[in-house]
Amino acid sequence: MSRDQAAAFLRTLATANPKPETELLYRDPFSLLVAVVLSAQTTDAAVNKCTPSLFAAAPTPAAMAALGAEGIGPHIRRIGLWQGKARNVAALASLLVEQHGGEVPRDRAALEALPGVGRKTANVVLNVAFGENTMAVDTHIFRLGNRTGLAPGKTPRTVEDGLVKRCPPELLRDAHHWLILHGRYVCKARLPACWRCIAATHCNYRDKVVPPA
DNA sequence: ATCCCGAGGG
DNA sequence: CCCTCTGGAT
Repeated sequence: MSRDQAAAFLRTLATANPKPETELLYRDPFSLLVAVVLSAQTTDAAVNKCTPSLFAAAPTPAAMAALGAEGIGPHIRRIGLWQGKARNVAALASLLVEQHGGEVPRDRAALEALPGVGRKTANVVLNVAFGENTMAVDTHIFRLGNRTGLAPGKTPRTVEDGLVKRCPPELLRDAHHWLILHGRYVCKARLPACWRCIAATHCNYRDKVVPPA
């Protein structure tokens, strides 16, 4: 699709009214980072049940490091991969204390060097917590970018670059947030709900899907 | 049964 | 590129 179409697509999404989810629930960089690390292969609902007690016990990197994997584990037993995540969060908090003055670094390389943090997680933190021009490409956004024609690409990185390039800068934050919700609830993997998609008029995939009888 | 809002490792 | 780690939703 054309650059203008892409911008219209993203503008339509960004100006809609999203309900708050993980990325907007956690405002400070540290809790956001931890929440996103915990989110892999689980639902937001599950993560959001664990985090209140976890952050009450350890609000800062120093406290989290002191808590340790054994202390973190009991707080997050209900989410997938919790054992590995407990270790990662503990190690990550220690690294923040030892190498970054107890702060979350505003730097891609430093973020990706943390255990449990890959490019997607780093991009969420950079975009949401620090306002950087990045787009986090998870499986939803990857699918959406290709399916709709918004940002085609063979690899997540290609899709990411396409999105950043095509999205009007002032919309990057809202578009990023909305893309995640849109990919999850509307432009779904199995049954894309084009008939209730707010951006269908801008989408290549429109009408390729038959609504349920 | 099967699929996932990932990352790390072989 | 493939696999594994896990729990929850469908």
